[in-house]
Amino acid sequence: MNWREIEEKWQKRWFESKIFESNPDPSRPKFFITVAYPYPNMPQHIGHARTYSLADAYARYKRMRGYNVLFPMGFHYTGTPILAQSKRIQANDKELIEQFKSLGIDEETIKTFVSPLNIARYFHRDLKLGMQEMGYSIDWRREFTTIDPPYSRFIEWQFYKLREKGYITIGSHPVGWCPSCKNPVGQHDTKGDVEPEIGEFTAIKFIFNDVYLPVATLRPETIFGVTNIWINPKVEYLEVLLNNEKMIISEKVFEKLKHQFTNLELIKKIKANDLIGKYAINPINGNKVPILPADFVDPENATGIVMSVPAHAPYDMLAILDLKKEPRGVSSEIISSINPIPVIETPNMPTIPTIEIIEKFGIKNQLDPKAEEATKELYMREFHYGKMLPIAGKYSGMPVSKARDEIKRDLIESNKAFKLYEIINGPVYCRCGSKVIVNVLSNQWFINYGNPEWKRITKEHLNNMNIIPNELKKEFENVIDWLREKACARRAGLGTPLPWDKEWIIESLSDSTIYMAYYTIARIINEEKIDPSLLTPEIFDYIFLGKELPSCIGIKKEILEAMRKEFLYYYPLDSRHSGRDLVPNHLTFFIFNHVAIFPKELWPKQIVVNGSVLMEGKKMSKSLGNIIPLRKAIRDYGADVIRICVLSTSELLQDADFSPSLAENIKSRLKEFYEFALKYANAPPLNRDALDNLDKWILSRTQKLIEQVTNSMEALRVREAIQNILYIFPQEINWYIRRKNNNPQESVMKYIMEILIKLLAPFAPHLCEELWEKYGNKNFVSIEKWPEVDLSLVDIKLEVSEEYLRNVINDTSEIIRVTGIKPSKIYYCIAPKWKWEVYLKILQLIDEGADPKSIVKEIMKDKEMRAKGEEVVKFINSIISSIISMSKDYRKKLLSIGIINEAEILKTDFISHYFNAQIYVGEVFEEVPKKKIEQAIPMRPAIYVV
RNA sequence: GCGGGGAUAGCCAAGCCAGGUCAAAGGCGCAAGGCUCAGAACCUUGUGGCGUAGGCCUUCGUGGGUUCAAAUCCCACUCCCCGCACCA
Repeated sequence: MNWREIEEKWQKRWFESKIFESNPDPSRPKFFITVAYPYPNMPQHIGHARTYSLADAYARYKRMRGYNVLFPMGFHYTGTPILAQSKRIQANDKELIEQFKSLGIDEETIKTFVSPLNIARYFHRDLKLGMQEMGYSIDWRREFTTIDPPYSRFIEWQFYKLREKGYITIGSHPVGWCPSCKNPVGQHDTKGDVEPEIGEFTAIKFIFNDVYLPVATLRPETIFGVTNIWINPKVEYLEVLLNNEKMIISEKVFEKLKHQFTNLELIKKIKANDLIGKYAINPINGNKVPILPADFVDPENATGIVMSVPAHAPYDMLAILDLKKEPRGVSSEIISSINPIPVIETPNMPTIPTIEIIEKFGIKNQLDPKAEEATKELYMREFHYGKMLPIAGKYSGMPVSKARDEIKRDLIESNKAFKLYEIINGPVYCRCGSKVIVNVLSNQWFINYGNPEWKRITKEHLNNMNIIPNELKKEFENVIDWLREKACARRAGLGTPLPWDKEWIIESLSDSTIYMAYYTIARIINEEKIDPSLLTPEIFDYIFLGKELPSCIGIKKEILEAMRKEFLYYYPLDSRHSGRDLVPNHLTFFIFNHVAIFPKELWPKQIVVNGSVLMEGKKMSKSLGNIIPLRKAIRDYGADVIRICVLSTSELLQDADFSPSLAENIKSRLKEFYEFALKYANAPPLNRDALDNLDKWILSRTQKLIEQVTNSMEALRVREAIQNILYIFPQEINWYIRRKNNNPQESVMKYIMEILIKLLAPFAPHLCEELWEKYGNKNFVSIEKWPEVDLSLVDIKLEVSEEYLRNVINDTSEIIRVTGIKPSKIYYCIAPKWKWEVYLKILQLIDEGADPKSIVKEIMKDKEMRAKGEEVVKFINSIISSIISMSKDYRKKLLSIGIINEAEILKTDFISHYFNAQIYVGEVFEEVPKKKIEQAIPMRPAIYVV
């Protein structure tokens, strides 16, 4: 078979027949399903295929269930990474160029990437082709990008709505910033793709004559333990005016602090030596502490001045020890006067923990890199388990974690300290080479997800939504709880300018929250080529909110009415799909924004979240170089194979593991399925009047399969569905064929295979279309009716009988195996009728909830049983525990079936062929020991082999 | 820290919410047999331990508990993964 040919053939036919194009049809129920649209800055890889394949399989399933399914797709051009990439290409960045080359992009194309739009367009095309080659049942007429002018009009409308509701706020906000590019820096803008982490320092204003020494710290609670102040003797300091107060900071932080404080001016330079040996006053307790030199003080960090708490900070203790060895001009009086002041008590740690930890880590001096580790460990332990000592005054006894926040707040409120930001995982470098700093942006626009009323209705709606898998509902709830203001616009990148402040571009997580509504009108906008300038907020108010239309609009009324109709037909959204990484942001914003803007009856109904795809157990990443571009994988293995790989290897939330060997396995399994199915393509149709018990049995099992797979699909347990279709049920078919002496009834097989083809069609659509055609059907299996259980073909008694036969065979095999006998004769002594009666009676009693202890008594009420005496009691005792430990359902099933004619089932040539032995079935045989015969119980004959 | 997810046989991975047909689906790997000139594929069987009669013993991260019955429910603990924002 030629996979490529089959795939292309059906993709072409689907396209030509337009079966995946969906238009409003009030006579049919609709199902509207969307997946988070992709960001076109990289080729699509197997990871992307999981979410899309899942959504597509679901869309295909729903279509077969009779829904008018709309599955559209767009492309998210908004954002900065593409811009960053184009800058790197402009700068002739070898690494990125090599990366693109390794992904199979030719040099000429890469040259065009100096323009960000060319990058977006190139990968847009790649993504789209990949989706088409995967056979996704997308209605492409509704395609758009997020920088298309009509879409921008739509986003403007959204933002006007949010502002009207009071959900837009303005304020200041710290961001990682490149001082030479004059731009915010995200992970993709940095060398080595490091995300700059911003930490909030407290700068405590120690008093030094008529100026302040702002000591920057992450641990303001240790202020009570300050013994001295450290400055770096090798660097220049400045006296500055900060918010109209005189302060001393290091020269190197002056420029960057300007990004955080608008009111910062230079007064004069100061030499470190002019400070060393002098005293400053601790603002919290008035203690006089000396200013001393230390090399570990980083002049580029925070203010370039730190306080010394030798009892709790290893660096401080080390610096003091160093100073004792080498006083550097500081008088021995001062040095010897410094004694650590403990402020925190931590279980299992000495009063002055720094001494111990320095020994434990074997740290030599303040420049020893191990000091960093020691600091981290001590900070962690004290933060988690430490309590403040009485020296901390009103904070005495408080856990460190709490005291830190309170002290910080109090210091700031009493103007003894101020906040300042610093990159804490630094140094981080911008791709241009400059060191990333913190900039506090003023006039930053936010969407205020912290609004309590908004939170409340969002949460309320979440509870009405179907979240698959359900475990995530709680996570959504938490996310809604913690979300605060979200900066919603930035200075650079592709996207829609904020309509009332065009300097700002609406960022990508904010312009992607309600666009599912846009799909419903995108077809008309695309087909009618509507002039975007005519798409005013009033027009959208009409389409989406049903408000009255202004008189002069420039668009034909019928067109607008059609849009309104189409929106109302498809909305609300039935299912939203994405990877789990979008739970704490996009998916939650999606609920928030819908709730804010649309009327209640149009709020989304369901969210489906899936895990990611690993490559041979490892995360796919550029640095590992283990990314397989999707289109390459399709060429290597075929679309259906990839679809099944990503959908069948793990349940929804787990990460799926892809590997070439897995793909090969799936490929051969599908090939087998195809070849097996072909055998019955030309068989006659099922004749229900010509069925033997085995035919009826497999047909009954087939009904069970339909039920199971349908249930799995409804709950999106696609792995389970595929396992049943491709692995578990075929074992039943094998058994059937074997039982029929390799001579299955072909019409039965055809019936079964047609069902399997339909069940598999959402997952392997190309293969199934091909088979469906080979089976003589003229229509597409993609729009065939999903199989339904035919109750008239269900026969539980036959299923139990067959199971019984298998159990007997298994038991016999085990006996043969254990004893090592190669039997020529096998005796099956089935239970006599009275045992069956007792058995069913016990089943019934237990089912009715009778006390097991009362069973014997109850049975013995029967005269005939009493007559048998001891034998009955022995029998009851031998079976009672197994009956008690049956599941309720199984008990009920057995009860409903009643006595099974065991002899009839066992009298089959199949067993004698199976064991190549003579088979005897009856209640009693002379050749069988009496003790053995007595072992017979219903559904379990005594087996004797010789 | 806060929040979420997880730990199952050689490996991957179901089962857990609704306790009982659970020595635990399915796949991979491994072994034996069938088919074949041979191989691949396919089919059958086995794959915790013991066992000359369908059984018994031990197992689902660790330790307790509830129950006639626990992989499944409750409590405590250990370890692993992920998110915490301006980044798509």
